[in-house]
Amino acid sequence: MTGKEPGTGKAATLTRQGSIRRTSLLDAAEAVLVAKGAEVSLRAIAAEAGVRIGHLQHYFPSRADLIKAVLERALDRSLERLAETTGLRMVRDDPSGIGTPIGPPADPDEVVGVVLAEQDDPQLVRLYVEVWALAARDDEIAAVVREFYRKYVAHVEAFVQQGRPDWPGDLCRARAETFVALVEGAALLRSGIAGGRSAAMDEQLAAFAVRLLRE
Amino acid sequence: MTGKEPGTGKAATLTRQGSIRRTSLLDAAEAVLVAKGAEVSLRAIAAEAGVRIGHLQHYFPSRADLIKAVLERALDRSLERLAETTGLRMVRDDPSGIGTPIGPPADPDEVVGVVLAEQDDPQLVRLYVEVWALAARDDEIAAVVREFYRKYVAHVEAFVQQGRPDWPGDLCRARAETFVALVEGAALLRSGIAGGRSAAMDEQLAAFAVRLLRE
DNA sequence: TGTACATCAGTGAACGCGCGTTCACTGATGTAC
DNA sequence: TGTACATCAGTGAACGCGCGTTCACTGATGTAC
Repeated sequence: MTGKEPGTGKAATLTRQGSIRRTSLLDAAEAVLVAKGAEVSLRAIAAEAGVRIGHLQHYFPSRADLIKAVLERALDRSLERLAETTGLRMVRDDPSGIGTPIGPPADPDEVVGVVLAEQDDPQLVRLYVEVWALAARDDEIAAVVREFYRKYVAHVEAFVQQGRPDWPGDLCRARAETFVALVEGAALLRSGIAGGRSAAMDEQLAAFAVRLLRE
Repeated sequence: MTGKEPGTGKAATLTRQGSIRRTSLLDAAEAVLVAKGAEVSLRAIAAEAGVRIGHLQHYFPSRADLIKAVLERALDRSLERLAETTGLRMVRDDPSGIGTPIGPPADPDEVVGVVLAEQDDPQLVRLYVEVWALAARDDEIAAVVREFYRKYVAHVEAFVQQGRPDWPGDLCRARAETFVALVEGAALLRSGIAGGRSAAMDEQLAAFAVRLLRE
């Protein structure tokens, strides 16, 4: 045994420096993955990070461990941004992902605006598209992705319920699911991968997204 | 030169048998691509088709030619199914993709129902997810995919305009774009890749999709 | 109808290459006493 | 405070493997005369 726990997919205990290094390796991996797609090689990631390829294995025993860690971190980040926008606190490690109010309720228009504005980053959309394709191919990544969308939907559902306390829970959930579908499809259509952007489309998109949340 | 036109990415002239064989190779390639994802090897495709790997090159000089041919055929098929549903004829090779009426106007409810029913085929959704990821990575495939969505949106736009002759063209187009975004996002969310299916979600989804087309 | 020939259909072996992984190793850091 | 030692950080070479592509080849089919 050389500092690795077999079968866990986890690297050894990390020192403070090691923890920083691990983060910088994830940064490099994410940058290359976004730039070149999920077929990216460990050699390309190592080059981007400025380390030898063998060194990557010190932190991520296998290629799959590295890719999975990159995606988990990126998806967690997305959930945190969502929580900032809705004003519902996303309790870390809360398995429900629902969130509890921490301030005045956010305006649906504002939430929709922020969500669509995030899609202006082509690299983020690119990452999502890679995530979907990887999930379709790899069961372990599929589990991570389904968990992400479960929390995403649960969070939006709580936001809808907050604004419409009279609505039954089933309706709130169905609206949340439809909202997420619209937003993810919009990411694809507006990204240039499957279409272009137009002011008229953005207007309709925003109008219907808001309707989903409160009408 | 051994029967190939250099630089065109096209195989040689085909006999009747050759044409049938080419189609069966595309069938095999599509099946394997859907089952294993876009990282599939030529060897796997050749095995599925029951031919030697070198033989694939007779019809498709390079791997990229084969993948592109598979996707073009699959996307064309989707457009044809859409045209059958809307009742607007998709004139083959019509660059606009808009279509002209060939019968009584279809009911938006029915169109939405058929489009969502198509998503019950997990393999078709799988193919779309692969298409998006490939488009994000490969410029040539990206051009094919953008062309597909351009025609798709133009066709839906014509359908909306047919039902709402009073609406300005810009609105019809924006509604069509938003409709396609909702439908593609729904494919993802309902497929199991990013979420599950529920009757309540399908109800909201269908209701809002119909609203996009006529309200 | 028969024959000669060009082209198509399909084989099979070999190629060079980049890949993820393994492993023995050295130097740096932290910690126990 | 100093020393010994365990563990972490990072190197560098080598591995076997599967990949897409190339190429010379044989047999089958179509066509011109």
